[in-house]
Amino acid sequence: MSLDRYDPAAIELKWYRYWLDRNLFAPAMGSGQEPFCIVIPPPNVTGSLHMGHAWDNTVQDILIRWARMEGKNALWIPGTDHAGIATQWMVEKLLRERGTTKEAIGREAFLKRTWEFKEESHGTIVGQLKRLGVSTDWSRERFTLDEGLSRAVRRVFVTLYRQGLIYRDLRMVNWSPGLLSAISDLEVEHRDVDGHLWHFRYPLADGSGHVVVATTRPETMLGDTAVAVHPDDARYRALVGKTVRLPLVGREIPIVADAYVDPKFGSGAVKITPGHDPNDFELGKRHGLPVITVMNEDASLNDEVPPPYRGLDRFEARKRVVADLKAAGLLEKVEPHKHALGYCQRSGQVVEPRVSTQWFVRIKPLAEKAVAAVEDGRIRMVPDYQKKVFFEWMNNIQDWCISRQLWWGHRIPVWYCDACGAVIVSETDVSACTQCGGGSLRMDEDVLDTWFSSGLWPFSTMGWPEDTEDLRTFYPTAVLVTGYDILFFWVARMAMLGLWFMGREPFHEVLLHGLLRDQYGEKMSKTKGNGLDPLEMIDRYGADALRFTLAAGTVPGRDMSLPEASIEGNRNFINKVWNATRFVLGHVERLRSAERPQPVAALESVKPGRFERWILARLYQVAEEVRGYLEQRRLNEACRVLYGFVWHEFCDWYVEITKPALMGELGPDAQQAALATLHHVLGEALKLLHPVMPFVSEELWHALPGHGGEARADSIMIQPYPRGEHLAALQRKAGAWGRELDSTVREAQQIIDVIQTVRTVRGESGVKPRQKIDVTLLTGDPALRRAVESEQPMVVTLGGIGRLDFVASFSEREGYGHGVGNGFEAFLALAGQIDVDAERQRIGREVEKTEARIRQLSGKLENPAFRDKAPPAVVAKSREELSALQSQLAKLNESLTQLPAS
RNA sequence: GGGCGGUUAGCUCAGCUGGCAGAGCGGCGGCUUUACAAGCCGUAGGUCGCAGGUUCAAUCCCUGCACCGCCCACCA
Repeated sequence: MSLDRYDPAAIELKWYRYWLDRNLFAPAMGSGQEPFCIVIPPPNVTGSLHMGHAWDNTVQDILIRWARMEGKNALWIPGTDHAGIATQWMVEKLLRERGTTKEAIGREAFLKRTWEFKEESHGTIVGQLKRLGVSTDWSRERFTLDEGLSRAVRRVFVTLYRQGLIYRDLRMVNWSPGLLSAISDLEVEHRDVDGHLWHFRYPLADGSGHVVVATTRPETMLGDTAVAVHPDDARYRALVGKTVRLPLVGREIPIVADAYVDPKFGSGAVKITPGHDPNDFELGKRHGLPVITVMNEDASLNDEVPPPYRGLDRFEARKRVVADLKAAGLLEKVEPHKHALGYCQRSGQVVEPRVSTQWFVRIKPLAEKAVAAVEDGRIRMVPDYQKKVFFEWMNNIQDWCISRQLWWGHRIPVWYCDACGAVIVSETDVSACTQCGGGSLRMDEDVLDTWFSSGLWPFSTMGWPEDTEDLRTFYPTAVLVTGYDILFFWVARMAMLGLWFMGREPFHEVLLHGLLRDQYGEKMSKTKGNGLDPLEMIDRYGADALRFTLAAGTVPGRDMSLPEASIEGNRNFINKVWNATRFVLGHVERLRSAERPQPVAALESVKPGRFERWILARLYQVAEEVRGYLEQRRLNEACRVLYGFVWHEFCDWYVEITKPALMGELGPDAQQAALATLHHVLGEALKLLHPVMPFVSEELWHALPGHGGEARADSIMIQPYPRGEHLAALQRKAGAWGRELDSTVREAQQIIDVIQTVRTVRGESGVKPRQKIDVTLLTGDPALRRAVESEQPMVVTLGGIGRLDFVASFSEREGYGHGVGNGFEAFLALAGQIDVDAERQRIGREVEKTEARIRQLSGKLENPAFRDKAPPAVVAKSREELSALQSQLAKLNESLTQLPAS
């Protein structure tokens, strides 16, 4: 099998089908393996996925694929969310574009249309997830409006109702005039706006003067039912108990005293509108004031106001009221005033506080359990500091308004009997009144907040309230991965409802990531139009490149900037891996088809050389590092380590080093060892990379034949993830060569240092790359000398060296380029080619650096406190480094003095 | 008004329990080296926001300040 140029589009679909055909995403039920389950944060069926979803799902897929390779019983449950408000909003918009409304077509037709919309979005979303490569078990896919999940919703509602934790009440709620529905506190966005503070005169009813009130909302004065002052406010004490004549309306309303009023703010007298302000509503209750609602549901003024204002929008009415009061000489002054205003998250309209009958969850008892679970570590938060944010909210939690005046969602399972007034709360549909037997029942028109059903997701998806094998096996789930922006909306609700109904936390860990930003650090959003489309990026660079980029930017809790150039760069990395495989494959094929065919030997049956042992040692060090980082969820570090190892150690060094051996220049043993090692390390690296880049790793895994030259039968998905102990096992099989791994690694790095030193001097001296140069290596370290000597062919090739000599002393330095490394000096025979000035400058820079470091170190070492108090190892290390630097400095200075005068 | 996070190379960002400041991109110089120009070799560039403190030692821990961002919040 040979490989063409890397073309992601040509391989990705193929392997996704392969995984599906072999049912590799399904868990191994009954296997007894440790369960590891993730439930997907169900995307809204409002269209298509954005890059944030790609990020979230990439992280989950990495964790699931890794767990699977670690031998766990891995299950990732996919699904989607009906997203009540968001979806209804989209469909209503579509209807408007076609010149109709939901009211015109009716509830039934509207729901039918919305289901169609849902199907379409769902198809798009599933297609996108598959392109991304997610290994979800599609046979377990769920939707929040499924029959099973709807049963779970009803069970929860009825249970909480019977426990006295759900109640219906007439209260002041956040009303969205855009949605014509109540919304929860969380769905209100507060924004600071530049408004005004209007001061109006309210004439006293007895004609003895007036009271000045200050307000930011003049239009609500039409619903005023009192004026309030602070009981201790001397300015107004005499007025308490009197009445004012409400301008424009004519109503006579009392002046009351209440400690709520801040005497220092505004005029110290407040107009009270119990129908349109939560504080006024509370104050009104204390003083038995009437509540007058002066607005319709769409925030236009209703018939409770004088005729001229009826039907006006609230902002129109505001202008009108101000103008009219001014005309009447009752406007005392207007001040600019900055204050926070609540906006409906979905419709963007300013939220109107409104008195209405709604359903609420008394959430505190549930919250206490969730707080306890996080406090005692049953739920771990990554990053840890998010706990503080969580507690802050949970400890100040308010009752949750769960009814929505929408059509798309779970209908509230409550029926009202017109005959006897009974309120029937039932899990199953009710056709006759349970009280009076009458048949004229009305089901509650409202639906539940969409988060009510998604709050059940970790167990409703597993079949609750049935007692299922999935629940027994996979609840609690291992980890929940999502953005910190829905910590309260969703994570907190799941924690509360899961603990309440299942008696156990829904997940052991919450892994929170941040928001996506563009190359300028700006938040990616549709409205800004600066978002990258995941599908477009996949088309352009491949899913693997996108996934690697997202993973490499994943620091728990942190936002990520995602410039397109970074995806391109990582595509290049994949291309590198691709070409490394091509290289190895080329030699495998060449040797197999040679006169005496040689398949790739098993690693334990070859005699690995120094660099074989070095790269193997590094491979397994890296494997351990990567596993450690994955455990800590530091995906960025895992990716960085893999990238550096594969590119800069394996490709840049090891592959180059093997070339003479592969060509047979070093004998058959070396050839076998090099090929076996390349084969092995590449295969293991592909496994390490697989969770991050599943498609290309699978492709290359299959391209790389087994030891007998046979094609790979099994998916890389189910190979064991490399571990350090695999090296130990290898060493046992191979005999003793593993014992000197540490010194081998050190020597290998020294040899690399020699080559780099030679290259640096060559480069700085302007020696042409093709020109061989004679090098004399001066070293007093016999081990180093032996190592370099035994690797001479490779050193000579990679250093572009003609003759390589070793000496213990070297005095005739004129005409040589000079480089210093740790434990050696290299002299390049550059006679006539040395740019003396450049050389002097280069060495001068080295001298300065070395001297600076020496000053730093010797300062430290001269300090008795350091010698006494620092750990001995640190002191010894400093000593060692200092003496190495001192001898290096001496060498540099010597070569400086020997440079000919320019 | 409360709370949380950030400030590190030209840009975007890493940097685990304190012990030599890193990557990618970009810059500069040089390469048609038989896996790869989506490449190779070399290289420049940083008082780690400011001021104190703890420590033998601070980018890292503590305090204060300055900006930037986010979350929560019923002062009209």
